[in-house]
Amino acid sequence: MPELPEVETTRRGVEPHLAGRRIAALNVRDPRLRWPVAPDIADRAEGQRITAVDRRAKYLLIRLETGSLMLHLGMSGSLRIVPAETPLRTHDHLDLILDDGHRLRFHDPRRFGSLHWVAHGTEHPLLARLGPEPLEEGFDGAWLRRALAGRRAAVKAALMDASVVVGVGNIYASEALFRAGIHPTRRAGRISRQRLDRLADAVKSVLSEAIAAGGTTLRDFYGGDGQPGYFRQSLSVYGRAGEPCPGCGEPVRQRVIGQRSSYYCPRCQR
DNA sequence: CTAAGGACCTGTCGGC
DNA sequence: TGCCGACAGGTCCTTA
Repeated sequence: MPELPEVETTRRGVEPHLAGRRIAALNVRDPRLRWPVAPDIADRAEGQRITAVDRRAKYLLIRLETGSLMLHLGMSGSLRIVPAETPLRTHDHLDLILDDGHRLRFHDPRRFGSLHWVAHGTEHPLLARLGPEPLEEGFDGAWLRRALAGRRAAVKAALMDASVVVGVGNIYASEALFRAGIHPTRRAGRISRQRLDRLADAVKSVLSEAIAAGGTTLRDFYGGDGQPGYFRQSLSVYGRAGEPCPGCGEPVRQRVIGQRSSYYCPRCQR
Protein backbone atom coordinates (compact mmCIF):
# COMPACT_ATOMS: atom_id res chain seq x y z
CA MET A 1 0.00 0.00 0.00
CA PRO A 2 2.56 2.55 0.83
CA GLU A 3 3.70 5.16 -1.54
CA LEU A 4 5.15 8.28 0.00
CA PRO A 5 1.73 9.90 0.60
CA GLU A 6 0.61 6.93 2.63
CA VAL A 7 3.81 6.75 4.60
CA GLU A 8 3.47 10.44 5.41
CA THR A 9 -0.21 10.01 6.23
CA THR A 10 0.71 7.13 8.51
CA ARG A 11 3.39 9.24 10.17
CA ARG A 12 0.93 12.02 10.84
CA GLY A 13 -1.59 9.53 12.12
CA VAL A 14 0.65 7.78 14.62
CA GLU A 15 2.88 10.58 15.83
CA PRO A 16 0.32 12.17 18.20
CA HIS A 17 -0.16 8.81 19.88
CA LEU A 18 3.55 8.11 20.21
CA ALA A 19 5.31 11.40 20.95
CA GLY A 20 5.90 11.82 24.67
CA ARG A 21 5.08 8.21 25.52
CA ARG A 22 7.57 5.76 26.98
CA ILE A 23 8.19 2.35 25.41
CA ALA A 24 7.15 -0.38 27.85
CA ALA A 25 8.22 -3.19 25.53
CA LEU A 26 8.92 -4.08 21.94
CA ASN A 27 7.49 -7.45 20.93
CA VAL A 28 9.06 -8.94 17.85
CA ARG A 29 6.71 -11.76 17.01
CA ASP A 30 8.29 -12.60 13.67
CA PRO A 31 11.76 -11.24 12.92
CA ARG A 32 11.78 -12.56 9.35
CA LEU A 33 11.27 -9.27 7.54
CA ARG A 34 13.20 -7.99 4.53
CA TRP A 35 16.22 -8.12 6.82
CA PRO A 36 16.11 -10.15 9.99
CA VAL A 37 15.19 -7.91 12.91
CA ALA A 38 18.20 -7.68 15.24
CA PRO A 39 17.63 -9.78 18.37
CA ASP A 40 18.81 -6.99 20.67
CA ILE A 41 16.54 -4.28 19.27
CA ALA A 42 13.95 -4.66 22.04
CA ASP A 43 16.62 -4.20 24.70
CA ARG A 44 17.82 -1.04 23.01
CA ALA A 45 14.37 0.50 22.77
CA GLU A 46 12.63 -0.53 25.95
CA GLY A 47 12.23 2.09 28.66
CA GLN A 48 12.95 5.00 26.37
CA ARG A 49 10.83 8.06 25.78
CA ILE A 50 9.61 8.72 22.23
CA THR A 51 10.42 12.28 21.24
CA ALA A 52 9.09 12.44 17.66
CA VAL A 53 8.22 10.46 14.55
CA ASP A 54 10.03 11.62 11.42
CA ARG A 55 10.19 10.39 7.87
CA ARG A 56 13.06 10.12 5.40
CA ALA A 57 12.04 8.77 2.00
CA LYS A 58 9.64 5.95 2.91
CA TYR A 59 11.37 5.17 6.18
CA LEU A 60 9.64 6.14 9.41
CA LEU A 61 12.04 7.20 12.15
CA ILE A 62 10.74 6.80 15.67
CA ARG A 63 13.05 9.04 17.66
CA LEU A 64 14.10 7.83 21.09
CA GLU A 65 16.56 9.19 23.63
CA THR A 66 19.63 7.24 22.43
CA GLY A 67 18.71 6.52 18.83
CA SER A 68 15.88 5.77 16.42
CA LEU A 69 13.76 2.86 15.35
CA MET A 70 13.80 2.90 11.56
CA LEU A 71 10.74 1.22 10.05
CA HIS A 72 9.89 0.56 6.41
CA LEU A 73 6.44 -0.60 5.35
CA GLY A 74 7.67 -2.36 2.22
CA MET A 75 4.99 -3.28 -0.27
CA SER A 76 2.22 -4.46 2.04
CA GLY A 77 3.00 -3.07 5.50
CA SER A 78 0.71 -0.97 7.65
CA LEU A 79 0.58 0.45 11.17
CA ARG A 80 -2.28 0.81 13.60
CA ILE A 81 -2.58 2.09 17.13
CA VAL A 82 -4.60 -0.50 19.03
CA PRO A 83 -5.78 -0.98 22.61
CA ALA A 84 -3.98 -3.57 24.71
CA GLU A 85 -6.38 -6.47 24.30
CA THR A 86 -6.82 -6.26 20.54
CA PRO A 87 -6.67 -9.78 19.07
CA LEU A 88 -3.82 -10.51 16.71
CA ARG A 89 -4.37 -11.09 13.05
CA THR A 90 -2.04 -13.17 10.96
CA HIS A 91 0.99 -11.17 9.84
CA ASP A 92 0.93 -8.86 12.87
CA HIS A 93 4.70 -9.14 13.24
CA LEU A 94 5.59 -6.36 15.68
CA ASP A 95 4.07 -4.55 18.65
CA LEU A 96 5.56 -1.44 20.19
CA ILE A 97 3.91 -1.39 23.60
CA LEU A 98 3.44 2.06 25.09
CA ASP A 99 3.24 3.09 28.73
CA ASP A 100 -0.42 4.08 28.28
CA GLY A 101 -1.32 0.52 27.33
CA HIS A 102 -1.79 1.14 23.64
CA ARG A 103 0.28 -0.61 21.04
CA LEU A 104 1.71 0.40 17.72
CA ARG A 105 1.07 -2.73 15.69
CA PHE A 106 2.92 -3.54 12.47
CA HIS A 107 1.12 -5.76 9.97
CA ASP A 108 2.87 -6.95 6.81
CA PRO A 109 1.73 -10.01 4.82
CA ARG A 110 4.58 -9.98 2.33
CA ARG A 111 7.28 -9.20 4.89
CA PHE A 112 9.11 -6.76 2.60
CA GLY A 113 9.10 -4.26 5.44
CA SER A 114 11.98 -3.81 7.86
CA LEU A 115 12.96 -2.59 11.31
CA HIS A 116 16.42 -1.32 12.20
CA TRP A 117 18.06 0.40 15.13
CA VAL A 118 20.01 3.57 14.36
CA ALA A 119 22.13 4.94 17.19
CA HIS A 120 22.30 8.70 17.68
CA GLY A 121 25.12 10.31 15.76
CA THR A 122 25.28 7.53 13.17
CA GLU A 123 23.78 7.36 9.71
CA HIS A 124 22.26 4.12 8.57
CA PRO A 125 23.76 2.84 5.30
CA LEU A 126 20.26 2.51 3.81
CA LEU A 127 19.85 6.27 4.14
CA ALA A 128 23.34 7.24 3.00
CA ARG A 129 22.83 7.52 -0.74
CA LEU A 130 19.32 8.84 -0.99
CA GLY A 131 18.42 11.74 -3.24
CA PRO A 132 16.41 14.79 -2.15
CA GLU A 133 12.93 14.75 -0.68
CA PRO A 134 10.49 15.66 -3.46
CA LEU A 135 8.62 18.18 -1.29
CA GLU A 136 11.64 19.95 0.13
CA GLU A 137 14.26 22.41 -1.00
CA GLY A 138 16.75 20.92 -3.40
CA PHE A 139 14.34 19.12 -5.69
CA ASP A 140 13.52 21.00 -8.87
CA GLY A 141 14.18 21.02 -12.61
CA ALA A 142 17.78 22.06 -12.10
CA TRP A 143 18.39 19.10 -9.83
CA LEU A 144 16.73 16.73 -12.31
CA ARG A 145 18.91 18.01 -15.11
CA ARG A 146 22.02 17.20 -13.11
CA ALA A 147 20.73 13.88 -11.80
CA LEU A 148 19.51 12.64 -15.18
CA ALA A 149 22.32 13.98 -17.37
CA GLY A 150 23.71 11.26 -19.59
CA ARG A 151 21.18 8.68 -18.46
CA ARG A 152 19.87 6.46 -21.20
CA ALA A 153 17.27 4.62 -19.12
CA ALA A 154 13.57 5.34 -19.50
CA VAL A 155 12.60 8.43 -17.54
CA LYS A 156 10.00 6.47 -15.60
CA ALA A 157 12.64 4.06 -14.31
CA ALA A 158 14.98 6.96 -13.51
CA LEU A 159 12.25 8.80 -11.61
CA MET A 160 11.82 5.76 -9.38
CA ASP A 161 15.56 5.63 -8.63
CA ALA A 162 15.97 6.80 -5.04
CA SER A 163 19.29 8.46 -5.79
CA VAL A 164 17.45 10.83 -8.17
CA VAL A 165 14.55 11.63 -5.86
CA VAL A 166 13.05 9.61 -3.03
CA GLY A 167 9.47 8.58 -2.54
CA VAL A 168 8.23 8.37 -6.13
CA GLY A 169 6.78 4.89 -6.44
CA ASN A 170 5.14 3.09 -9.30
CA ILE A 171 1.78 4.83 -9.09
CA TYR A 172 3.00 8.39 -8.83
CA ALA A 173 5.74 7.97 -11.40
CA SER A 174 3.02 7.26 -13.96
CA GLU A 175 0.83 10.05 -12.62
CA ALA A 176 3.59 12.68 -12.58
CA LEU A 177 4.71 11.85 -16.12
CA PHE A 178 1.12 12.15 -17.28
CA ARG A 179 0.78 15.57 -15.68
CA ALA A 180 4.04 16.70 -17.23
CA GLY A 181 3.12 15.35 -20.67
CA ILE A 182 6.25 13.22 -20.86
CA HIS A 183 6.22 9.75 -22.38
CA PRO A 184 7.44 7.19 -19.81
CA THR A 185 9.90 5.50 -22.17
CA ARG A 186 11.64 8.74 -23.12
CA ARG A 187 15.34 8.55 -22.33
CA ALA A 188 15.95 10.39 -19.09
CA GLY A 189 18.98 12.33 -20.33
CA ARG A 190 17.19 13.64 -23.41
CA ILE A 191 14.53 15.81 -21.86
CA SER A 192 14.69 19.59 -22.12
CA ARG A 193 15.26 21.73 -19.08
CA GLN A 194 11.85 23.30 -19.49
CA ARG A 195 10.14 19.92 -19.45
CA LEU A 196 12.19 18.86 -16.44
CA ASP A 197 10.86 21.91 -14.63
CA ARG A 198 7.36 20.72 -15.46
CA LEU A 199 8.21 17.22 -14.29
CA ALA A 200 9.52 18.42 -10.94
CA ASP A 201 6.39 20.52 -10.49
CA ALA A 202 4.21 17.54 -11.42
CA VAL A 203 5.94 15.31 -8.86
CA LYS A 204 5.41 17.92 -6.17
CA SER A 205 1.77 18.57 -6.99
CA VAL A 206 0.70 14.96 -7.34
CA LEU A 207 2.37 13.94 -4.09
CA SER A 208 1.11 16.88 -2.06
CA GLU A 209 -2.44 16.44 -3.34
CA ALA A 210 -2.34 12.76 -2.41
CA ILE A 211 -1.04 13.59 1.05
CA ALA A 212 -3.82 16.13 1.51
CA ALA A 213 -6.42 13.55 0.44
CA GLY A 214 -4.88 10.89 2.69
CA GLY A 215 -5.10 13.19 5.65
CA THR A 216 -8.83 13.48 5.29
CA THR A 217 -9.46 9.74 5.16
CA LEU A 218 -7.40 9.02 8.24
CA ARG A 219 -9.88 9.78 10.97
CA ASP A 220 -9.11 7.63 13.93
CA PHE A 221 -6.13 5.47 14.47
CA TYR A 222 -7.77 3.93 17.51
CA GLY A 223 -10.29 1.28 16.64
CA GLY A 224 -10.51 1.95 12.95
CA ASP A 225 -8.58 -0.23 10.61
CA GLY A 226 -5.99 2.47 10.22
CA GLN A 227 -5.81 2.09 6.49
CA PRO A 228 -6.07 5.33 4.62
CA GLY A 229 -8.26 4.95 1.57
CA TYR A 230 -6.46 4.69 -1.67
CA PHE A 231 -7.51 7.57 -3.84
CA ARG A 232 -8.14 5.66 -6.99
CA GLN A 233 -10.70 8.13 -8.24
CA SER A 234 -8.10 10.89 -8.18
CA LEU A 235 -5.62 8.96 -10.34
CA SER A 236 -5.56 9.99 -13.98
CA VAL A 237 -3.93 7.00 -15.63
CA TYR A 238 -2.66 4.46 -13.09
CA GLY A 239 -4.70 1.26 -13.23
CA ARG A 240 -6.88 2.66 -16.01
CA ALA A 241 -5.74 0.77 -19.10
CA GLY A 242 -8.34 1.12 -21.83
CA GLU A 243 -10.22 3.92 -20.08
CA PRO A 244 -10.33 7.31 -21.80
CA CYS A 245 -7.50 9.73 -21.06
CA PRO A 246 -8.92 12.59 -18.98
CA GLY A 247 -7.13 15.03 -21.28
CA CYS A 248 -8.03 13.83 -24.77
CA GLY A 249 -10.20 10.73 -24.52
CA GLU A 250 -7.66 8.44 -26.14
CA PRO A 251 -7.57 5.03 -24.38
CA VAL A 252 -4.92 4.84 -21.67
CA ARG A 253 -2.21 2.33 -22.45
CA GLN A 254 -0.34 -0.04 -20.20
CA ARG A 255 3.10 -1.48 -20.75
CA VAL A 256 5.92 -2.83 -18.69
CA ILE A 257 8.91 -0.54 -18.21
CA GLY A 258 11.76 -1.70 -16.02
CA GLN A 259 9.68 -4.64 -14.82
CA ARG A 260 6.86 -2.47 -13.56
CA SER A 261 3.45 -1.80 -15.04
CA SER A 262 3.25 1.69 -16.45
CA TYR A 263 0.26 3.66 -17.66
CA TYR A 264 0.23 6.59 -20.04
CA CYS A 265 -1.64 8.43 -22.75
CA PRO A 266 0.07 7.90 -26.12
CA ARG A 267 -1.32 11.21 -27.37
CA CYS A 268 -0.77 13.60 -24.46
CA GLN A 269 2.63 12.21 -23.50
CA ARG A 270 5.61 12.64 -25.79
C1' DC B 1 29.45 4.84 -13.27
C1' DT B 2 24.90 2.87 -15.51
C1' DA B 3 21.36 -0.60 -16.73
C1' DA B 4 19.00 -4.81 -16.34
C1' DG B 5 17.42 -8.75 -14.03
C1' DG B 6 16.70 -11.56 -9.92
C1' DA B 7 15.55 -11.89 -5.33
C1' DC B 8 12.77 -11.55 -1.19
C1' DC B 9 7.23 -13.05 0.35
C1' DT B 10 1.99 -13.78 0.55
C1' DG B 11 -2.52 -12.90 -1.22
C1' DT B 12 -5.79 -12.25 -4.86
C1' DC B 13 -7.75 -12.60 -9.21
C1' DG B 14 -8.89 -14.35 -13.79
C1' DG B 15 -8.98 -18.24 -16.82
C1' DC B 16 -9.65 -22.99 -17.71
C1' DT C 1 -15.15 -25.84 -6.99
C1' DG C 2 -10.16 -26.37 -7.72
C1' DC C 3 -5.79 -25.50 -9.64
C1' DC C 4 -2.28 -22.51 -11.88
C1' DG C 5 -0.10 -18.62 -13.52
C1' DA C 6 0.19 -13.68 -13.49
C1' DC C 7 0.40 -9.86 -10.86
C1' DA C 8 0.56 -6.45 -6.73
C1' DG C 9 1.82 0.00 -4.20
C1' DG C 10 9.48 -1.58 -2.74
C1' DT C 11 14.12 -1.71 -3.32
C1' DC C 12 18.47 -4.00 -2.56
C1' DC C 13 21.94 -6.84 -4.63
C1' DT C 14 24.42 -9.07 -8.31
C1' DT C 15 25.95 -9.19 -12.88
C1' DA C 16 27.27 -7.36 -17.28
